[in-house]
Order: sequence, then structure tokens, then C-alpha cells
Amino acid sequence: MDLNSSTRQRILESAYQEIHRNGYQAASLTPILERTGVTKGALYHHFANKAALGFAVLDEVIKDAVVQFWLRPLEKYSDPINGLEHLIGEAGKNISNEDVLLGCPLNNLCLEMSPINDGFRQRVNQIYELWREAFARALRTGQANGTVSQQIDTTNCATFIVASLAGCRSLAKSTQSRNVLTACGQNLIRYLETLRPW
Amino acid sequence: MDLNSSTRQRILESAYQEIHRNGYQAASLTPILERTGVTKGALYHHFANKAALGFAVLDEVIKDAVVQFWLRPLEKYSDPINGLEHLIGEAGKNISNEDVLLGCPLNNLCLEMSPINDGFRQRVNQIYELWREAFARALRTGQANGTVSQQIDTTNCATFIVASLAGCRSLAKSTQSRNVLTACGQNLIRYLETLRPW
DNA sequence: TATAATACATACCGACCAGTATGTAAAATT
DNA sequence: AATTTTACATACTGGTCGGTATGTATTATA
Repeated sequence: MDLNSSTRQRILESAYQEIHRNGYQAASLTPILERTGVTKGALYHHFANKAALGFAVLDEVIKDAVVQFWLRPLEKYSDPINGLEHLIGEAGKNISNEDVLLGCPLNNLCLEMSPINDGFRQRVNQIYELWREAFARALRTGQANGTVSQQIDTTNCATFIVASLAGCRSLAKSTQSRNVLTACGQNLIRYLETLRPW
Repeated sequence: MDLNSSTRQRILESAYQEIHRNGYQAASLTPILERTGVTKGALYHHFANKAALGFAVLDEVIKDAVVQFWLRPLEKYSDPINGLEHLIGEAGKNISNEDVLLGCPLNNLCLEMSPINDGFRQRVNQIYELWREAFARALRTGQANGTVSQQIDTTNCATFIVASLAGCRSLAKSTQSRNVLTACGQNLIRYLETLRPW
């Protein structure tokens, strides 16, 4: 077992950055190591190969970020529509300038790796499903307490919300502007309002 | 000048497929050539380098596909909301099984290349802007003939619609299912209905 | 205390790939 | 008809990158 895991953690953080900037395939191990001051021997001690490193970035770094920014906070709202609207506003504010340019790390890996490596695809999809299920669960909670319409298909709505969030970050990345993010956020809120009961 | 451009066209088609499958950076010239029966000398006669080939795929193949599938058909509708709803349905039906797995070629290149090559980013963004402007123009036409609410910001709405379409294809790619595409389509239509006048 | 496993460090290798150098038949130009 | 330009074809190269082989301190274990 690896009790003092700081080296592994530093590699993971550095790999996350390199992958976020360059994509997985174009991510080179050398700069990952240079930034951490760790050597190749250490890397291959902690990870079997480059794919295992990429998997760990997904399973540990990226999944955790989604859970901490979206899933956990949403649990605190009894009205999921209010909750989502608030979180959308927070996202627009909290994303750094660099992260606007780099886009959503999960969607980046999804588009790059899904067709060419099923291990990546499954891991990406697992995180997306976690995300969608959390939104669907929140909407069902809202249905139970009367803040969400009974008429909607919560699963489909959750899928659309996650898809829209991903798409917004794509366009923001293309235009290199945070404005697109907020513009999309406003219209996603317009959609969310249609989910309220009459 | 190059009057008989069949060789160039065949390279472009093959390169489009290879890039769609593997991404730009992982796209290898060798399989592009093998599939066409063309040699490397021919390729470098028609294109200065790999980047020029990628640019041509964007400027000629991908841009044309967007114009022909989305922009031109939408011009024929006096009610842009009806038009968009119809085109969304068509998209769900017409996309091939393989293209569900491969995702949106434009968004693929956007996420892969935008941060690392500004030439790609500008070309991708130009196509997205074309797309958004066409949707915004259609919405303004709808405002003029009373089929669209005067209260909406047509530019922002158009951006959101394009973003949602991109995001839907991302999730469909991740789950490898066309169902996600239609589920998102239904909810995008729900959003579009909010753009009608009262 | 002897031994074994851990946690690295260094040097090297083979594969792949974009790009180039060189050559040539055919078409266009003069 | 002579010459130049076009449109390819073939063989080769330099660089990068993931991965490995090997060595060595340090820590845990028996």
C-alpha cells in the first residue's frame, strides 16, 4: 500500500493540467514530469502505463470536481430549479479565464477518446451518468415536494440540462468569451422555468 | 489552377473521415493515403502541410455540411420555431449509427484544437458564428412576421440552441445511443416553444 | 539483524509520423 | 517543336514519445 501518496497526487494534478491543455493523446509525459520534478521511474512505479494515468485522472480528479461543484451543493436545495439556477450562476463566475479557454475537461476527453478507447468512454460515461442521475434525482425530489411539474420526464430533462451545460462550454471555448457562458446560462434558466408546476 | 480536382477532393473526403474518427492530431496521413490510393507526393502537392489539410476539411467539407443541413433548409420556413423543430427531428433520424458514435465533427475539432492552434480555433469559430447568425436571423424573421416573441434576445437564443445541439451529440457519443439524441431533441423543442409570442 | 519489498532514478530503445529530396510522365505554354 | 509547369510517385530522414531495463537508496518485515 501507498500511505504517503504525495508523489502520486502530484503526478495526478500535473497530468490533469497537461491533459486539460493538450488533450490525452497529445499530452506528453515529459512536461508532466518536469513540472512535478518527478522522474519517469516514479511515474511508472505508480501507473502501469499512460492509459492508467488517464483513467486515474478521470476517476479521481475529474469525477471529484463534478461531485464537489455540482452534485453535493444541489442536494441542499429543496427546490431543484432554484438550486440549478443558482449553480449555473456560480459556474459562470467561478470558472477561471484559462478554464474558459480550455473548456470542460470531461467533455474534452469524451469527444477525443470515446470512439477510440472504450476504457475512456466507459469512465467518461460513468461520470456523465452520475451527473445526470443526480439532476434527475433532484428533479424527482422537486416533484415530491411540489416545486417541479409532475408532467416531465425527469431523466430526459436531466440529460438535456447536462448536455446544454457541456455545449455552452464548447461555444465559450470557441469564442474565447465568458459572455457566451452567461448568455447560455440565461437561456438554460428560461428552460428550467418551464419545468415548474402550474 | 486545378481544374480536374478529383484527387484533391478524394484526399479531402478521406481526411475528413480519418479526422472524424481519430481527431486531427491522431489522424495519420498514411491511412488517408491508403484509403484513396493516392501517394504522399500527391498530398503534399495539393496541401502545404497537415495543418493546411485540416483547415481545408473545416473550410470546405464541414462548413458545407452545416450549411446544407441546417442553414439552407431553415431559410424556407416563415415560422423559424416550426423550422427548427422539424430540422431537429430530421437530424435525429438522418445521423448514421457511426456518426452517433463519432459525434459532431465541428465540436470534436473545437474541443481538440481551439486551445492549441489558433488557426483551427478561428475556422471552427467562424462556422459556429455562421450557424448562430443564421439561427438569429431566422428568429428575427419570425419576430417580424409574428411567429416569435419580441421579448427575446435573438442572438443569445441562437447561441443557446447551437450549444444545446452540440451538447446533445456529446452525450449521445458518450452513451453510444441515439435515444439520448431524441430525448435532448424533445427538451430543446420544449425550450423553443417558450420563444413563441403570447 | 537479515531480507525483502517499496519508491524511486537514469539511460536507452523501437515505433511512428510529418515532412523532404528527388525523379518523372503528361499537360500547358511559348 | 521546345520549354516550362503541373501533377503526381518513391525513398528517405529527423524528431518525438511511450515504454523498458537496470540500478539503488529507503523502509518495512521476519
